[in-house]
Amino acid sequence: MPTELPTTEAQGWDATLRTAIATHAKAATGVPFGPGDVVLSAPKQAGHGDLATNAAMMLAKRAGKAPREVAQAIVDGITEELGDRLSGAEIAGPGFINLTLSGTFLREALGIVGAAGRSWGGGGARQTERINVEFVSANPTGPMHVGHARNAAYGDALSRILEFHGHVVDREFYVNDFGSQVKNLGASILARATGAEVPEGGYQGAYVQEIADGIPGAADQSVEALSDLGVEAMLARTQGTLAGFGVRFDRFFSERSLHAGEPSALDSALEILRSNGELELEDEAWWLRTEKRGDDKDRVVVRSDGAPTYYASDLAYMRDKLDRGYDRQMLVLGADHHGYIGRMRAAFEAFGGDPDRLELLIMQLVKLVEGGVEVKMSKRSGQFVTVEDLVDEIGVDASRWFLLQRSHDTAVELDLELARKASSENPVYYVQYAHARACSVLEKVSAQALSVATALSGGDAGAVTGLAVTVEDAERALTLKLGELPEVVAQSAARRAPHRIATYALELAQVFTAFYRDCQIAGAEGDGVEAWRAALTAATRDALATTLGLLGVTAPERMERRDEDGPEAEAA
RNA sequence: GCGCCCGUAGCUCAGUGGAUAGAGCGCCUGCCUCCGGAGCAGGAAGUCGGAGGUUCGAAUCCUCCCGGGCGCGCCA
Repeated sequence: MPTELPTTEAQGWDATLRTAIATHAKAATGVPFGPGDVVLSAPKQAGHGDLATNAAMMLAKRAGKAPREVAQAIVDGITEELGDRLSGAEIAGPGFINLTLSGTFLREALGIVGAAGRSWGGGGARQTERINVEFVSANPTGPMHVGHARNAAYGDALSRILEFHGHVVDREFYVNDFGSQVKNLGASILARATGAEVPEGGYQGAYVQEIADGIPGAADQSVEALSDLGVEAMLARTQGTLAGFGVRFDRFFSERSLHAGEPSALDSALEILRSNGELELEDEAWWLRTEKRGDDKDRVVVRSDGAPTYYASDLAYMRDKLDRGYDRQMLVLGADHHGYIGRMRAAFEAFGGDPDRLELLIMQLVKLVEGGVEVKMSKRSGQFVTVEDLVDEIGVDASRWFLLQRSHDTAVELDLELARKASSENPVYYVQYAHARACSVLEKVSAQALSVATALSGGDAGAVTGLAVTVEDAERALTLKLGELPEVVAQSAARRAPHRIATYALELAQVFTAFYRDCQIAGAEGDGVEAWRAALTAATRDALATTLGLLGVTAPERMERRDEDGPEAEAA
């Protein structure tokens, strides 16, 4: 069961504001309202202040009062309470309250943000859960293609985000090393080794020949032996590909292992269902009655010839994870697996699990385009774009960014030609460049300013709150953007949406670049100004590194200086 | 036929109840004696697929329709 986390105050850069709003909103309306219920958002329009809240509109109806009247009461209350931390509070439109924060407030905010260093934005989970994330699980009968790359990038980033948010995650890869497809691989290898025709339903790809060539005396071996060796070779290649893609797994779980032993794990799982009265014999086959639990139809688990189905393996694997005591199971599946949701949820319930603790996350397709023409993928013909191909074309960082920047439930189009040609102008380079620039600037600031920035990153919030500096507009915007990170991480984790991190990283890089343009950092004049800006730069550097890290994209301290002989010139 | 996902700017896509709907790319106009110009500022460009409904307020929630993608085996 989930365990309570100690409550931390570190995340609350806006806690005083939330508390004040909640207190006075409750006083004005009598409706129960806490700091966590306050919605603070960044107004889209300039002139609407730093933050806006719709608290008055949310509560007015329930209190039977006019929204603007409630808003006025809140404004009066917080203006009094917050004093010089607030430099403006105005009521607008139907009852919005637009707030402008003072320099004092912003310096305190940066103190809280910056002192957290690389942990800023993390640890916000209310309860820690032990989560098993199963992803990729590509069949060991062929190379990983672009769809697997999206699955890998997503599952890995999701795992990182959940961990950063405060959960404990096990990453798992289910190896389908059992059944007819494995025999087909063996038969295909034998055919290639002997120069015979690849059998019906076999694998045609050039990689089969490569495997055959890598097995001494392959032509004289049995299909069974070649199946084992083929799976071994493909799994090794897949693991190498994943490592190269920056994806780590805690466990590769063998389907075959579920069939080993007496009784096997599969036997045991089916026995549990049988004794629970969940299995029924009909037409000499054993059925799991999933339809009564919302599935389209009932499912066969043991065929009339006595052989278990693939679904039976899934059940045994699910049972194994249940026995390992996870609070939650997540499965990242391809678009063609959405039909599994019903049967998997039904099975989870049949085992006595709470269906809310099983999540099937369906990845939509990656449509590969080359110069405006779709690149077809087909395992049968053996023509597909592998993960290795993709990485060769645009690199790991750009691959991961492109695959992660969109929601997992929307089909994305990836134009190889465009990605290749635009590689020097990708958003990912823009974000990485901002990080490198922050690092570079910090090498140029005075020793005194650097010591303030370093003290802040090291946890000393007071290093910056005491600086008597005026906060410029660009500094204000950057501080507020940094303040958003915990909420972004929380939303990204809650919605299983890594792309929100990518969107935020790009925004943060843009706001930082604007700050860099408007505010001279190194050698800035004025008492404490250089130190203040160095501290802001260091906090931004940390936040950029954090967000890139969550996506599995590197955050280089310096990048190749682009010049006339750069990638663009070469590509031409 | 049934089920799941999607439909937002020229293109690729953010935005799941708030104010005048955004970003990247592409296009147009400016800006390099300056901490890294892989940049910056400004501009053109949208009936948020359509029609109803709920709401003080809808791209967002509900219903129906249209269009696209993917599934629907005692295969794996």
